[in-house]
Amino acid sequence: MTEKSRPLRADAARNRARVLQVAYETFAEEGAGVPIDEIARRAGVGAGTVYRHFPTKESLFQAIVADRLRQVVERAREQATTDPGEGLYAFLFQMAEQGATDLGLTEAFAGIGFDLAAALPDAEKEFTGVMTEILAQAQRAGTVRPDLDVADIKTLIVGLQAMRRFRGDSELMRRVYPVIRAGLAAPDSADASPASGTAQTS
Amino acid sequence: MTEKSRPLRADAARNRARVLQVAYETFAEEGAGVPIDEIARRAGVGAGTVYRHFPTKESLFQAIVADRLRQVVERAREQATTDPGEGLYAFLFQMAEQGATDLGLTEAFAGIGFDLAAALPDAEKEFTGVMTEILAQAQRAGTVRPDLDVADIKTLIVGLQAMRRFRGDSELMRRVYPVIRAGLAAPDSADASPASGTAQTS
DNA sequence: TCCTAACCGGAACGAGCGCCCCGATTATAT
DNA sequence: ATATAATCGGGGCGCTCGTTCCGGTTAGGA
Repeated sequence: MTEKSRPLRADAARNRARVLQVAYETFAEEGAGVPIDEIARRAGVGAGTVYRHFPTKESLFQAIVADRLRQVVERAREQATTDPGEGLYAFLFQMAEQGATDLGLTEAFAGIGFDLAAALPDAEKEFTGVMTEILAQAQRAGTVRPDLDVADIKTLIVGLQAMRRFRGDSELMRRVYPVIRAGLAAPDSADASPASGTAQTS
Repeated sequence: MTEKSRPLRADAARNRARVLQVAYETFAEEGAGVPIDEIARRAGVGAGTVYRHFPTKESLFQAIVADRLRQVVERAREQATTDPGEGLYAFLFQMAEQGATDLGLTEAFAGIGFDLAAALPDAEKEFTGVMTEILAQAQRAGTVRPDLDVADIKTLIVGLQAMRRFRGDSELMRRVYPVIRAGLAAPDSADASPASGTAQTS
């Protein structure tokens, strides 16, 4: 897909990178609804230049979301290897915090004016794959109740991002996160401190 | 507030009622972003007629939200008297379900392009009051952990509505609701888990 | 029935925004 | 340095939407 059939002129390459960088920040701050002119202005170029590199506003937004998703997936992988039992929680709450600063990603995720699975099927599939892994991992470690699937986790992410955006103060979320955490923990087990030595075979 | 300083002409009164009714349904279906022309068309009147009764689109939306809030408050009161311990849960999940069919209320609640406290201070205050009551009642009954306040509950409502809207199938929420419920009930677990927990952000 | 003030509808205005066009500019090979 | 083709920028087109305006219509009292 991203093939360089012909080298880009130096100034063109510079402008393209600049537009991407600025769009990155602007979509995060303002959401997908921000005018292209605003992005062009911030990047110090004309609107025409933006449209030369990205045929539509939608395609620019997609490029940004795809990149963000790649970062998110990578982070999820790291989180999973660090601590299998905690990986899901760490990732979940980090996604929520990211929702506070990245409106574009939040919208893409919640499906507000953007169909993630339709627009970026590969990225979406990869994301789902990683989520499946770290969820299964946590369930194997016994830190998450077994009757939940990936769709439930995605739903929770959407909810958490909405909450985080609603409540500007990160400090206050410290009371909400434990609630979610407690709810996700195994229902019957009084749990407390999981020794993680109980390796159940599925 | 709703004073009749002068009797409205019969056709005018009929049109006003019709516009309100249609706006009610349309805002619920399409959200606050729906064009006034669409509401006028559905009501079978001209756009001018809508503007004669409501000076701005915003004022029409406010009128609708105020009415919905009144219903919500009333329902909360009923729920509280039926079963003190269950009242909060019943109300919470009912609000979530309502979010599936009433986009306008969801947006107003989440503060998307609408400042509830600023636009309808009285209604907002009354809502907060009721929420405070049924939360305290549930906490007294021992069904909800005591370290939560109204702001936390409001945050959860916003999150639940976002989740419910994300997940079109009501059936599937049957797995998410118990998670929230379990989290709210858990005595407490602000523990210091083995590792990580919540990552720090700026 | 007739008169008049209230009311109606939809054309029209202005602002915002996605996207395109084209004369001016500039990178780069020769 | 010069030619040439790629690139630039911003004005403009077309559309949507909130709001206003006004000539035609109608309710309802005399």
